[in-house]
Amino acid sequence: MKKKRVIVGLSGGVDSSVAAYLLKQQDYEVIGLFMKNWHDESVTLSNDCPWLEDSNDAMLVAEKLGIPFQTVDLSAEYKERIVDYMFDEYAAGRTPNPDVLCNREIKFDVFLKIALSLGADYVATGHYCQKEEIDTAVGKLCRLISGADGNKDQSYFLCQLTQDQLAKTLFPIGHLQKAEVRKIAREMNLVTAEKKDSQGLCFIGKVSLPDFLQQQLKPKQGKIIEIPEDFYEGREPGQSLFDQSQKTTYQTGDGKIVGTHQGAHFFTIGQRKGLAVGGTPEPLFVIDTDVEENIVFVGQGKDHPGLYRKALKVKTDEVHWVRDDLKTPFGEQMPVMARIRYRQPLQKATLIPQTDGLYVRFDQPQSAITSGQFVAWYQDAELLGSGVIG
RNA sequence: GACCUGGUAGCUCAGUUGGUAGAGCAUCUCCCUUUUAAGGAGAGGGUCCUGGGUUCGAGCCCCAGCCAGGUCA
Repeated sequence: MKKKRVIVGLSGGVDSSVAAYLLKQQDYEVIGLFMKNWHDESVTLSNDCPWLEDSNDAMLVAEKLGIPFQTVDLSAEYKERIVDYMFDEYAAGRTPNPDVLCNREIKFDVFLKIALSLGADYVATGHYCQKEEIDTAVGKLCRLISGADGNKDQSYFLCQLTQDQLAKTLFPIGHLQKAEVRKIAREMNLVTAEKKDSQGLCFIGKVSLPDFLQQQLKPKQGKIIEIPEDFYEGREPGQSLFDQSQKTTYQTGDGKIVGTHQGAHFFTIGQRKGLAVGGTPEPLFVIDTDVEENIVFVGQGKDHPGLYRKALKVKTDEVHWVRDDLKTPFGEQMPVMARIRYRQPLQKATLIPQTDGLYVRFDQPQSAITSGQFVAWYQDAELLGSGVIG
């Protein structure tokens, strides 16, 4: 019987290296493919040229494993689908999540298609995430399961994948702990064994966001206004879902000017650092930004009421179900566990579909619910769906 | 015009009976983290408004001035 062909996205890190190794062990025909998606070092914080070293490491790993190795340059697609999206979102006063998009648009779309065109049966990555195939009433389906290592689980970043994408995907290390992955890498003498985990934007690396954004977004001085806690007295949100999911809107006169900033679009809700305003007993946190008026609204202390909301809404056309068969029917509610950012502990919540969108109501009010970020909902370890926070 | 209170790190302030200064916030660095944030740990930073005086020694006492806010007329 002919071996199944798998193309592994080798990033030059330990995780994908071990993923490739494990596939080889499992008797797949393995091909390593390195994606080069970014080569503008002017905006990265690290002094060296990361992708060159990474591609070299990826090649060495491929050599060691005795698998074919190739490099593809997807930087045009990356720029168009990820970088431009970032600028657009920030310009609109929202906070994008490029890495969720990178998976949906690059690794599991452009890259996947290239792999298929090379005759692959599957693509594989070094994500800490698991896939399970099950038979359902509507046929065979894939379940997207959290990585077994609770500390490294990356299912959140894959929350926008579709069944078609999952069907063609393998996650060889998802059942392992990080320590086990490193151990395997050491035992196999892979050059990436002791390499530090990558951080920062996928493919771009560690950047100073304001510096990065200033390539496109011009600095523009504006006011920082502190909203006092007593602003909310007599303004408690109503009990309706709509009210609970609405952002509070602020006006210039609702607080006092405490400083100036260099552009409201450089700030995000919940942000503390970078305001450069001192003199308060408690730290100031961004509670809202107004890019039209170029105002940053802040509140004092991590418990400031302006930071908290009980519910959020995802527009109907931005709701994504990985498990379409479990989609909450209109008129019903579904208890789930949800998170609104990577690594956030899962929170009890209820999905409530309405005509204008899918509402997610949390048992406990959540801090810094941020437009543009993704909410992902789970049942136990399975990620069922996700959507862009409106 | 008289009187009162205050002028101490970037900001807000604390500094005990006089022995050359501290806290929070901010900033920076590191850690954590394939998003943005958050979080954790460290670090740097002060002509104590100015000029005199008393004292072995003054941010703290005295005098004068400057500045800010306030009170009285």
